[in-house]
Amino acid sequence: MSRMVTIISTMETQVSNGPSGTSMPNGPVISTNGSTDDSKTNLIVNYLPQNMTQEEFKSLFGSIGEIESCKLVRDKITGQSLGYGFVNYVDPNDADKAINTLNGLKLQTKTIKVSYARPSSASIRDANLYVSGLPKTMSQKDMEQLFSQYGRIITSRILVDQVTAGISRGVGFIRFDKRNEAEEAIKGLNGQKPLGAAEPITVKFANNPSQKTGQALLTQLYQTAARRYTGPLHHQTQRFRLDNLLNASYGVKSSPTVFPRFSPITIDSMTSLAGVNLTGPTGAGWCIFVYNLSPEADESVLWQLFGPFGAVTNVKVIRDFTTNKCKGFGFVTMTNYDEAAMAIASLNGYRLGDRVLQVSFKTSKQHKA
DNA sequence: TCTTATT
Repeated sequence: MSRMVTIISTMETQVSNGPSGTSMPNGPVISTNGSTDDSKTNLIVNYLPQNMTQEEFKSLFGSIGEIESCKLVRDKITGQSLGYGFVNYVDPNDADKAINTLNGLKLQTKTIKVSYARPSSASIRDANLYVSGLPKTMSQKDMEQLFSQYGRIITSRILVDQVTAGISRGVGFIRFDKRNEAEEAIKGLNGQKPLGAAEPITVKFANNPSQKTGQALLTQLYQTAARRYTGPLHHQTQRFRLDNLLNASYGVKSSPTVFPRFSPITIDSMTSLAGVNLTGPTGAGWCIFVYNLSPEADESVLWQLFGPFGAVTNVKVIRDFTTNKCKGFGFVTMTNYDEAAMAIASLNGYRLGDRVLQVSFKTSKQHKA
């Protein structure tokens, strides 16, 4: 777990958004004005994959415990996911568990962030700043130090070059807890030279994604369509980098020598040659059979393994009714055939701890024709 | 010189 925390903290500031008091008991608390205190049950989830649906979102967080309500936030006009959502659990312990097990989970190209939601209020909106002209040598920590004098920083990020992976592009974002803090930071820092810098920086409010111009919306829709057309295999090189995608903190390690890779075509021909019927994309999607899980395996392991390959709608670990231990297998449902095939090709033969997984499409038990 | 943090 410590490894994961390290990875996240280098990427982005972790702030305690959560309940500040420690004296409050668990369970719903009704305040004097009659409203429910959900500070210990309500979570905000950031950096969700663009194509994740409400259903997948609910399925992922529902695997932790009973959900009171949840919502994937979408653009009012385009219906596009804004990449974040809220989950309100019934039990505060489940909210805590969700943070501990799902924060830092890698899904496709994203690393999701799970944290307590701050109480909703107008004062925390539009508090995101766009900063440019930063010295290339300035680190995220340096930037935070510069801005922290104006208020509580919720997130910060310096954009880096995609190719050289790590070189600062001299632009970044700072999100303050309160809009007035952001305003003060603009007044104090826009046009100023950071200590030792040659050029002044520009500090302004970031573009608000939900207030895009018509032109920007068209561009976005076009890009979305283009991505869809290119298909999910476009980034397969990246997707195959399992060592990067799978979080070491889960004890998931690949062993290159026992890592057979089949093409989706091979899977097709193997299954058809064997006269086996796939269960097919009926209703929910493509069901995948995962064999040789450890008795301790839980749903989060399956999300962790399959999430990077694409849209996962459901995972299930089959447990013994009396011991509640995993019986050694489970199922994963994926929406898209290509992504499911890629996951199978990559994960079949994958070494999870000291076990080698067997992964295939679930077959229906029928007599051969 | 713009990623997606307030329902």
